Amino acid sequence: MESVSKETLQRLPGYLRYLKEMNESGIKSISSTAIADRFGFSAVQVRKDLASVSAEGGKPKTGFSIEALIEDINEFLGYNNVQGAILVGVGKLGSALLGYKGFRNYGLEIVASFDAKKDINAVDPMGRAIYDMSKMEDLVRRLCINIGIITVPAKSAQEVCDLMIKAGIKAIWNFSPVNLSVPNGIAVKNEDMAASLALLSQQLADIIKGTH
Amino acid sequence: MESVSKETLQRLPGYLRYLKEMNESGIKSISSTAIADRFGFSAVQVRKDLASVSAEGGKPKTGFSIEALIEDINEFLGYNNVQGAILVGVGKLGSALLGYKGFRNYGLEIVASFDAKKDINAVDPMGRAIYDMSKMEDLVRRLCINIGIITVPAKSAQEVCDLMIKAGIKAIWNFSPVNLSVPNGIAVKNEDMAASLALLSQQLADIIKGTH
DNA sequence: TAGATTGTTAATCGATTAACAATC
DNA sequence: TAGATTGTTAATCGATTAACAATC
Repeated sequence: MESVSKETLQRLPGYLRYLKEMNESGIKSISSTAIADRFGFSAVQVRKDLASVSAEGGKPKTGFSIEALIEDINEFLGYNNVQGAILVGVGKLGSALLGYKGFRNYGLEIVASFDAKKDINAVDPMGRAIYDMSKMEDLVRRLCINIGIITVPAKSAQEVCDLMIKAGIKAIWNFSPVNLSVPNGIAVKNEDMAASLALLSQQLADIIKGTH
Repeated sequence: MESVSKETLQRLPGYLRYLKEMNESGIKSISSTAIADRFGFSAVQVRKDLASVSAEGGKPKTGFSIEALIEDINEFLGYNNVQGAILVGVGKLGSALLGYKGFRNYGLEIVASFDAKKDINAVDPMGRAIYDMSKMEDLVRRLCINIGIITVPAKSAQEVCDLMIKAGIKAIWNFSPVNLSVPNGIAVKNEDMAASLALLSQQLADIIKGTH
């Protein structure tokens, strides 16, 4: 139950989704082999991943209890205690994120959104007010928000990032196509579409090459 | 100039953005150390990454020609030949992607979009028609499209995925929170928000722990 | 019991980093 | 020349996989 590699950490949400599916279809237990087959991983890898989060472990011959695993992963990933976040930049992408109800299941709640456009009557997809940027610092401090989501155009992303850090934000989830500069002690996760696409394109090239 | 690790591949788009910035501010050359500092990487890593794409390499004392590197990375990542893609699911997220002009710079052009809602007059953010799903297979085959982008709700994602594969799509960029099942020979890149968030949350937890 | 499955230890693989000679 | 910087070889580090004893 100690620290876990980045790779393991990124595989856990996938397992969780799959286990929930299995749970809904009424199955009680599952083997590492079955999970591995579903994802194209090796069974040993799945066992190692699960070993780092599972309290009771698996049983020879039957495998892992699905319900127990779901609870263990939920707990490990912190999905049981919801964290507040703010979002800056209520364009199409920002609205899409604001309207996405699934974040609650991932332990995240976007509690307020901000935009530079000063439309006093603007509301987000949930019908809540969209605030002016000038209100951000105060709100972040009052509610002790740690997480900021950036969905502004590239040219204002660094500025928004700096404002967030000044307001006390400690973790930034950046959907803007820029490489943000941040001081030590601030976490950044760039949702880098270009990097994803590069990976996909290379896979595609390999596949096409293989068919000739 | 041969094959390159996944990690290197994902760092290249970041370098490219930074080099373009530097280029616009009129600088002619840059050292691996300067790039490394900007990203928090080691200089050796940057040199190794660049060695795998740079035709002329760097020069002792001066570093790398920014213009030459930009061209090399553009070429390596295939940004000079645009690939066509289709998108299925024109909700908020789909619209955001359709309206994003930056994909052209990444060698991607979304040539058509589809949606299950049969609004005959619907148009995408560029003013182009949104087609009914029934038109997808024919269009994909006629235009020899290899890349499909999925931005539908979770419950229809697998179905859309299957239709894409049936139509001849070879690479799927999935923004829906599901683990798609695909046969061998099909590339999938899941844009897994939950996995990203897990990484960010862990970084945040480390930071908060560190401050106590 | 026999067989499926787990968990762990050791081997392998791949990526990063350290060390350093070459060069402008 | 001296110093900054490159590119490469060897060492280190971390993650995956192979092998296998333990167990229900």
